[in-house]
Amino acid sequence: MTHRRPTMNDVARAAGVSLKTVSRVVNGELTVDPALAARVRAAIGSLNYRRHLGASMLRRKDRRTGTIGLLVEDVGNPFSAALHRAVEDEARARGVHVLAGSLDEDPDRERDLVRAFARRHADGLILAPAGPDQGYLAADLPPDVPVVFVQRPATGFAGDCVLARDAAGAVRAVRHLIAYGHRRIAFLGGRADAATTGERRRGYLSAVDAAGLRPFMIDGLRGSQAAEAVTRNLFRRPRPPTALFTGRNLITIGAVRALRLLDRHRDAALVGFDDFPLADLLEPAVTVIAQDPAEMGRAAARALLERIDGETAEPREISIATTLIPRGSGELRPQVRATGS
Amino acid sequence: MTHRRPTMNDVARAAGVSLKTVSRVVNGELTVDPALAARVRAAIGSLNYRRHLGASMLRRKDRRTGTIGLLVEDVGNPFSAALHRAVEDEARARGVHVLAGSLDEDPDRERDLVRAFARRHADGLILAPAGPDQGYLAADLPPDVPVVFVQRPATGFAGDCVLARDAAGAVRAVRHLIAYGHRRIAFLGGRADAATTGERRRGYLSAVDAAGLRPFMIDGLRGSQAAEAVTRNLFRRPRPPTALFTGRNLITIGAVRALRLLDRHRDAALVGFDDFPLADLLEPAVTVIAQDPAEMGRAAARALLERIDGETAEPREISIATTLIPRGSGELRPQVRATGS
DNA sequence: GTGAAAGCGCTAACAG
DNA sequence: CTGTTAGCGCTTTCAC
Repeated sequence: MTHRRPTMNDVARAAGVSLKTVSRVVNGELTVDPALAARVRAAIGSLNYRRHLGASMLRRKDRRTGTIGLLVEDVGNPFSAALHRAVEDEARARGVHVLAGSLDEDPDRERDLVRAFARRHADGLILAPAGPDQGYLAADLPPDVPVVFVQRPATGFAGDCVLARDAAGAVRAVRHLIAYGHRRIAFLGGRADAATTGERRRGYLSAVDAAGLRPFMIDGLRGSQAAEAVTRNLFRRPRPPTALFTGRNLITIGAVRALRLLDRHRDAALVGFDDFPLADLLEPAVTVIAQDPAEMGRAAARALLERIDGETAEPREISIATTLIPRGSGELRPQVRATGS
Repeated sequence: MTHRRPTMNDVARAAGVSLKTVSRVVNGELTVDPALAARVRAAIGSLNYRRHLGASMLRRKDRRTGTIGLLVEDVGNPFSAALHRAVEDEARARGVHVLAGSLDEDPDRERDLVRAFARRHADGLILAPAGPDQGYLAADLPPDVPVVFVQRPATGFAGDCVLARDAAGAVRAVRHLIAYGHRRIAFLGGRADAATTGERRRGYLSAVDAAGLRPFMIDGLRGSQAAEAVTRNLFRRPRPPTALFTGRNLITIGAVRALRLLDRHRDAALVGFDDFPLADLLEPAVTVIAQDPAEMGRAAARALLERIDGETAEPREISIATTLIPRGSGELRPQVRATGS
């Protein structure tokens, strides 16, 4: 005998009341005689009854599943993980649970996961876009499922959007290096098609330009190893930069490794975009433009939950400030006088 | 007009076939005339029909939701995040999705989340126990929902269990330090009630004992800051240890901070349990006993998915090896001759 | 091959 | 306050 899960009917029979009365008790309606309610509760307890959410949702007008989907680059990386955690906390305060998935910068995977979460009736989605276009959302998602974008803006679909002030942060970084006397500042950026790289690059360019310096950019870097290799080559050139501005934390770490290996970590300056754990314990400690992933997660979750609750205002763009954290590597002065041209 | 989601009935009407034929097509049954099937598929496309999973699951014999729950200490910490990622990959290969939640070492939260995931019909759970007893699972979880435990063993409930060889790793660490000449080796451990701390402490004790040394333990440390404070006090004592064995990565990091501050990082030896990002870039680089969270996640996911597929063998205990990674901090020799008593 | 009817576990609408 | 009836969207059973 397959121990069948008890149903409301079983409870009703056990308590000697009608099905509907059980339903009322389970749903916390107050229009039930306390004595009956008590009997029902006793029956629920002894049968170990649990309401079947799926069946309940099927009939209910208000079809919420109490679940939101979170699609980030990689649930395993520190930035995404911190964001995830903030989303979870914000959601939990409202009794909402989080389905999370990693995109790995793969547009196909983005679309697959969106579909999968839609099928599972997520009430809404928080998405860090991997692909260049989110137009597919209109077709793949029921019209009443809101999406909030984080980290990168979306194309082709309207939704609230939570972004770091990337360009402003990059400007800040470059100005900081200039203030410390640097004139040959190289930018090492991530994938060219990532919107964040674009913004950071734009910030770099405008700051370098404004100071009358010559830009020097390498982008399309995919990981820590690529960044390490590129940095090593960079310092083999006749007139290497005196300072590096790195566009992502993995790139920063690659650059740190390379500078170590070249024994240039005590003279080549470095400012990295994104903070990372233990940046303060390296020697020199790494100066960064810190984003605030937790704040981004909170803002995104709040925006999404409001939308789910029926907020219908125009999509907003929420921008989260970045902070320059001077720790040492960004305050090294150039060893060799830069000649500027 | 509320754009009602199209149902199978709508599709059937549009295609001029019966509801059941649509169901057959949607479920990939082969006993449908190709011409009809094509018409049905066309209708599905033009109406943008998606099957309602909840309704489908309700009637189906095989009530799978294709979702598993993952309950870890904190989705935001590197260990849990790496484990999460491995679970996700393993699950995704089977079309299964992952609901994740953080427990924060809180037993109540553990139970709440288990209930919540059970209500959402997770097909199974991977749980890193926070509380001392998992007996509640028998009542809170339907009998056919398997649980696989990771990181810590469970009490009061039978399930596969994926553990690191904690005690063996601790023995290894202590022997390593002894081999480098240390005789005053302190152990800094985490919460006393955590099973992992117990195992690591046990390993420490047995290795210290075997070498005829005097154990010196501080445990119950909750975080990086506590570890930092304790370490600082430790080195203010008349005869401080010459080596530290730290029982968790947060504790290791706290100890590193303290040693830095005291300027003892170049002479006091340190081996930490758990690897952590950038451990190799610190000065000195930190020697660790590395667990393999990804392998643990994979093993747990595989075990769970097998159980979900009906595997009914006795619960297994899967133990995952740890590795000593010598990087420098664990190979420092004692500065002051230890007198041993 | 195909379809009509029944019903999964629950809630909505309406009577009593 | 309580119960009855219908039906959510789908799969099952069993006729055709």
